[in-house]
Amino acid sequence: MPTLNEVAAAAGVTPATVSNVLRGKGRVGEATRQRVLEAIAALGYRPHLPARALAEGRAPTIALMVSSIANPFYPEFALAVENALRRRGQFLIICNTAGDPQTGRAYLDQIAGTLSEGVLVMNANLDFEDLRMTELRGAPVVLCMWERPLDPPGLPCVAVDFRSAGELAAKHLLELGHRRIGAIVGSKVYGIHAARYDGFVDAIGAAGLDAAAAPVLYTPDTTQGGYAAALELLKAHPDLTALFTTNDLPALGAMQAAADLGLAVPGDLSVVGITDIQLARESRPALTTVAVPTVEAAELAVALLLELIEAPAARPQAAGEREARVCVTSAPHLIVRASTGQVREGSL
Amino acid sequence: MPTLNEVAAAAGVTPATVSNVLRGKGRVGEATRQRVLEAIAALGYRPHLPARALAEGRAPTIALMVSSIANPFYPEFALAVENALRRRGQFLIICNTAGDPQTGRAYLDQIAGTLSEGVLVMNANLDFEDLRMTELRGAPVVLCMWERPLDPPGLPCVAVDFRSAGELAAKHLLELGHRRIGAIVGSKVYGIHAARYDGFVDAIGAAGLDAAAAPVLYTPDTTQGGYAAALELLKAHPDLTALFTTNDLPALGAMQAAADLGLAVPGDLSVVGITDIQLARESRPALTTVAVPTVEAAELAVALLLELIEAPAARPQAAGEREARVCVTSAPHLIVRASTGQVREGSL
DNA sequence: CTGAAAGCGCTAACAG
DNA sequence: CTGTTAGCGCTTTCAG
Repeated sequence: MPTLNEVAAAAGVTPATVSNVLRGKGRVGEATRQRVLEAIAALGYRPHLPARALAEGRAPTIALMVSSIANPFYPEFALAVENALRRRGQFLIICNTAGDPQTGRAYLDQIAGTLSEGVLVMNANLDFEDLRMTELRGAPVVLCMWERPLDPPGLPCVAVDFRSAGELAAKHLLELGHRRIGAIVGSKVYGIHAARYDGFVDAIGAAGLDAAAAPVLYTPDTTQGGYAAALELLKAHPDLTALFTTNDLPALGAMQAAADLGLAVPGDLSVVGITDIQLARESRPALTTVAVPTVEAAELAVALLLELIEAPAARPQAAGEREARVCVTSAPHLIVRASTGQVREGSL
Repeated sequence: MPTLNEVAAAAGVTPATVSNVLRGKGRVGEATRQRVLEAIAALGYRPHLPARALAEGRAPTIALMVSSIANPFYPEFALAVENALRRRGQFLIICNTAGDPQTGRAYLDQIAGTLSEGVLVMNANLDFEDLRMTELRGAPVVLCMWERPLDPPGLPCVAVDFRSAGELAAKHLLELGHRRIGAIVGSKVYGIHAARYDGFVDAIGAAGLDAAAAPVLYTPDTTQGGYAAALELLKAHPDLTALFTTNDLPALGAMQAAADLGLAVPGDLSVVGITDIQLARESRPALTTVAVPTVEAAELAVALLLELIEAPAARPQAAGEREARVCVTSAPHLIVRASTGQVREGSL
């Protein structure tokens, strides 16, 4: 691989000049410029990114921390992130933490601030202290989908109003006449989906129903989790006419459970999810869900991160400044498909 | 961020010594060793990867080229790749080509041989010439799932015997008594799934059926593609009792089409796929499919790539050496789930 | 067993 | 407008 020096030699100029034409900085005469360009083309020169990174003191990659890229939601997000990054000349490194904070820390220690200029965090179950630490070490961190815009995490983040997503889903069921609604929350009791469930509780409370009486189950955020939870819920409460779910994967699982119990969806049971992943469109019946602006969130996250990278001055100096930036995406919106319907006659 | 020099100063040694203890090379006295280790811990030193890359002349990342990481098969593969890489101290960069050779080339030009030491290619629709070019520039390339072990591509690859996968799927249907079987091939006529279809043709030919008479449709390798193809096939040939599909996504789509046509799976129609992606387990009915050793393929691909990286001598010198390495994974195997069943009575 | 010195490929001041 | 001079942080001979 030819180096910049060789190009310079070939063009009869100094490395500095080549560097200048290469990136449009400094003033270079049109004649030399052409000569250099020709030499570059002739030798097939390509800049050596690590060398550039070293000289510039900034790395050409961003790390995306996820628990597992195989989780069906992440790739859609990662795709959007990568596209946004590429437009800005950065590359994307995928870091699977397997939900293990130790693994996450190991990653951060290795690449944050060296190979990667910044870190995007997507539900990777990382230790917040580790993230603050990496910030202090000079690598900005952005949380990609913070659940509660009103309750900032003390770390820069892109927030989605998931509470309103929960509300929208619940209201939709209420409007269809459902009164006995079960809830499946795709995380631990105090987990990340709490805001979605809060929205649900608000909405059914506002409708005059006893939110506390609505059966709820916490379960892992997976198809299987939703399946098991739905089975349990429907056996314990055969009179339920609808299931509210804090995520699409569990919703899909719930639909399978319904099928296995011989319940027709939406004839006997309505099911609603949140997120609108691809699978939601493709399932049969197609899933009614509250769409979350994934691409927008990805773009905001990238923009925010790069902004923080450019403005090192604005980074937290010490433990003092807890006024981290919060970007909020546009609002989630309901997408009615085939998994929800009017409550069946006499089901109250 | 503290540098190696600072650590050296703190420990009262030279950078070279720190470098040596850092990576267990060279001989370092136990006393100094401890002193250095302490300094490292005290300062929170972490090696600067790009600097190391520059000095060593080798980059710490591998690029994975895919058409879109959002394709449900790729993340499963990418996860396995990333795990294998991490064990060997490399990081994974995701490159989405959107199926566009131009984009692919742009990626290769930018990172192959500079930021990334090697390239893994997964159906990214890249120009083989571009790949040979990157090889010549010093960045080994490995094709991740070559379809025809007997027909090597002239580039190092991990091959999977997809022909036998097609055979297994077909034989399974035949054993269940199916005789009127439609085929849905998830790619263009001369596309990557040809081997799978060849296996199918062989098997039904061997069973004494007229393979040429079996209805076949080519379609994009997506759920929608399979859905549309199945609809068309079933309308044109209402007497079909089974559908062979070259991939799971189209198979899933075919099941949806069956549902929409009021056909019970497997009662009225059996459907079989190839790959065994996660969704295959989770669909209702669960998809019978031929499992492909994804994780094994990922590990072999990584091992092969790193081997090629370590052995620069063995790289193709010019256009001469077309004896590129081919690794074959263990054989695909049938996984019977719920989407296939005995042919229905009197259906011949 | 440890130190000194050179250089990886590139950028960034500053001089001319 | 272009050349000179220093590094960026690390590894790696080669001496001592």
